[in-house]
Amino acid sequence: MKLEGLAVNDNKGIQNSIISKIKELINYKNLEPGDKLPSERMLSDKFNVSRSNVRETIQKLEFYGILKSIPQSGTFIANIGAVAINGMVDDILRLEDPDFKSLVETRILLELKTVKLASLRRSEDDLKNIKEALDAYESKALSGEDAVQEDLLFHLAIAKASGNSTINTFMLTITPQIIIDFEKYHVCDKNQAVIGIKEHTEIYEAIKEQNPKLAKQKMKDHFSVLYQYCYKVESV
Amino acid sequence: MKLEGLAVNDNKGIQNSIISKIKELINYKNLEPGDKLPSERMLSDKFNVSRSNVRETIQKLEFYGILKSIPQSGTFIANIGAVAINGMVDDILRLEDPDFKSLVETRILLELKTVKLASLRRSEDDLKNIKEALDAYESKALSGEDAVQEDLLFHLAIAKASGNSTINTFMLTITPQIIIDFEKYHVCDKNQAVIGIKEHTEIYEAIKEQNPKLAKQKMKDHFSVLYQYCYKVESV
DNA sequence: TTTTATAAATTGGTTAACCAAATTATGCGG
DNA sequence: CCGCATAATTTGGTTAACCAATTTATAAAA
Repeated sequence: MKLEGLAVNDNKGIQNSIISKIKELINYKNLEPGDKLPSERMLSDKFNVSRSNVRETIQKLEFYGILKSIPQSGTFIANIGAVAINGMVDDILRLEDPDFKSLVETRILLELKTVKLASLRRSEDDLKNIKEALDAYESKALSGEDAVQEDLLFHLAIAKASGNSTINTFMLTITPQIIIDFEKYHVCDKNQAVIGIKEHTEIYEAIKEQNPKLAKQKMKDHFSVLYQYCYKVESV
Repeated sequence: MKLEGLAVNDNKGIQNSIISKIKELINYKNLEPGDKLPSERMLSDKFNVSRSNVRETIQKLEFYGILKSIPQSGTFIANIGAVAINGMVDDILRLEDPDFKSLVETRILLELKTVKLASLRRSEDDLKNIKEALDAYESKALSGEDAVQEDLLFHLAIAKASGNSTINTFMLTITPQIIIDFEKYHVCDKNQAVIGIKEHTEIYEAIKEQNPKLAKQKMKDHFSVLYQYCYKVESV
């Protein structure tokens, strides 16, 4: 069997349920930041769910910085205040899956920044990596093949050169979904490859010459088509 | 025991090691997008690690959209091309923990966008939520107490009103670490509370009147101190 | 009473056995 | 050789028992 579409694990409901119960527990027991949560066994028993589910949920809350597990010691509430805990947990519970428009909007925002930062901070190694990604994209695009991957890798190389690890992580996070959506909505089907090469090259040159203003403008031009497409697709 | 500092799980090394081996396996066996990975048992056996570790690693790669687990069927490589897989996996392996400067830089970037979007898209409910957060912050700050949590919740309320779920998620992701760093570096210790109330109120008013340009400017003013502080702390 | 050494209990992490669903292999009938 | 029902196998997920480190309780010694 080959995987065609994308399936989503439906354990989100269980996790959210457990998150709610943990929140109730914290409020009911008046647990303060830094306090220890009941053990995983007690929680799974009290909530009537498997300990695996409890562990997964705790790991999720760890990702958002709400909890912190210490081996052989316990799970602790982060030192960020009860008010913030409640507010953030509510936000986490209400989080919805990102739509295409929100993804593209965010990508454009991030990349107009990374290209500026890369122009200012890029090392020689960074420049070499970007050039390699550019060449790979060019040869693939000229051959007439689909070059979405090489396209995105060029942009990721710029993100890496920005020297901002947070933005770099975020770019990595949204890239796969963007690739999938691109192919789903056939964003890059046209013969925009040749245009793309020119635009990519201009961006690269601006970064090379450490001209952040020009680099941002070239990136903006590069995104102009995508921008329109994004708001067109929205209604789909 | 109360948790004071922050400890980091050192299972990152094991995970990265497994990620590398999975990457090698994909390349060695010439697995294509959509193909099925060997079962968790075979991987844990071949890599000589526990199946739990394999599962955790697979979940991490699932988060980045590289893999996809289907119950009772197998783990599949996402449909995003072998080139992109290799490039992204390399990036994931090289990812470093976010530093304070990178966090603040990203936060400012995101919030200058959310405040603009919130001005354009906020519903009446959104406005009410922001107002509530503002009032909570005001009363806490006026009492002379530490109001970092209420401060951040105000900003999160704006992020929610932006209508961009991706940025909203990102804001939630970086907020806890920002709170911790703020208290660590004593960013908000001064009597900036009164100034903060004024600035927050101005931002709120601009959003209420749906004036994105003004809102962005007010947010920029609000961040001017933080901006300087960020680049000062960098050298610490 | 305080201190310290020792044992019991608790903890998150790990391992292995088990489960139900999905896949694959098998073999019968045509 | 093909079609199809059935059995055997494989799969990710779940459960429970186990482990080593930590914490707490206990009591002996000062």
